[in-house]
Amino acid sequence: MPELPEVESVVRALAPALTGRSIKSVEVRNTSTVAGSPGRPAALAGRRIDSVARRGKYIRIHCDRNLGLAIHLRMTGWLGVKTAMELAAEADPYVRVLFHLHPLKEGAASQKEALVFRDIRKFGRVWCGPDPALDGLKALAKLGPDALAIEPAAFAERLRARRGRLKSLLLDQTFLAGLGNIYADEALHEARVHPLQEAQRLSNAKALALHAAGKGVLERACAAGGSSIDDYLHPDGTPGWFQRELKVYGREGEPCRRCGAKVRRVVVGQRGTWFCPKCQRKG
DNA sequence: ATCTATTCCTGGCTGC
DNA sequence: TGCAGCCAGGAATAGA
Repeated sequence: MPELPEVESVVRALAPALTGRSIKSVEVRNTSTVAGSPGRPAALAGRRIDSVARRGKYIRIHCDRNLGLAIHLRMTGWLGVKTAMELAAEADPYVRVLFHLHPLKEGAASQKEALVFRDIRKFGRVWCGPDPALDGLKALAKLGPDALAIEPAAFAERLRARRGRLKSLLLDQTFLAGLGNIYADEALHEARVHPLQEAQRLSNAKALALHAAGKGVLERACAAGGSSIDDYLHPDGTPGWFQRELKVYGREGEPCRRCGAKVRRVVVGQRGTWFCPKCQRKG
């Protein structure tokens, strides 16, 4: 599942491949993947890609004339660039949207012909339109501070202002943008905080520890190219390797890598939640 | 404000 | 082997 580190990996790989390229046409193979009015994608034809960036788990592509894209990979979304030969050789039923690109040089076979949005479960979304409209999308406009950018004191202050269980709060993108199920569990484990801990009753020291743990986990995961657990792969098809570093996520019944106690799985807010009952206590 | 249930969707798993 | 039934899960949405 793409969370902040996975999306960051996608952006780092795509930025150099796409910047400066112009969109020739947009081929929508699954209409429900593209949000908003059906004519929107066509407006991107002829536009030059100026930058590729990340906001929380969203990918923002900016073009000239203040047009652009917002993309969310959700569960199984994948983005990559392919050559004309690669596209012709495979009949991939899961390709949902193709952004065909103008060639940089005529006749170069190695040149990427299209930006491909592939998505098995069709949960992913692509928005096209003017930048102000994209940034004004309810989900984007309400996004909380980025999990990698927020300062420790600001994080602790935000926590104090909220009620509810920490696990649910960490998954709330309006509270903090970028964390998902994997890294929320890993951050809580590293900070030795129980996922059901009431946010308001967390000590300032623990709040700062949670901030440091979250930032540390995210930075290490970014350096590892993210976690390839179910479907996630880099734009070039290679996997990330942070899944090998996971301490609790998906490890029900296995020994905690810190204390040896059996990792437990509970459901919090309809989300599978893994934690070590010995290391992580409510306080 | 916070919580829960529901919807979206499909591959992969379980159990018969 | 085949097949029905269930599950995961980010986020939007509705309702409590």
